Amino acid sequence: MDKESFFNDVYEVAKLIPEGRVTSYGAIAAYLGVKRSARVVGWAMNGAVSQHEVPAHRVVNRVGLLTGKNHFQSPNRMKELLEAEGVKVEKDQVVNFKKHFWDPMVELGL
DNA sequence: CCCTTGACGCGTT
DNA sequence: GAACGCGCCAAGG
Repeated sequence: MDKESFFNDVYEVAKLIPEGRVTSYGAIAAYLGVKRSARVVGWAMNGAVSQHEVPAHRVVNRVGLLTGKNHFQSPNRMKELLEAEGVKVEKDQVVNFKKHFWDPMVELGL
């Protein structure tokens, strides 16, 4: 993998997130081997918004809070997209986050 | 080249 | 158990 693949890898993992499921920045970072760089994952997702192939709305922080909703086209866009996939969102927070949580480490089998 | 900011996470208080 | 602070990494000014 090239060094530039970091952002690309983040996109790849995000693309693998099934509908109705959500994951955290830290989980993706950990899967990529840079678990302490969760912030960088968030930065990568910033560019992912342009990549409409990447469901950035399925990526939230470790508590299930839609911290990045402010970076979308519309702050309400993220919530709508999630609810459209069956993910309940209340007060900018994913309901039953643990239940909808999709861990790449487990799901992808590391 | 140095300083500040930011879609995070974890340890301590 | 909630609130606060520190640490990590990259980008922008």
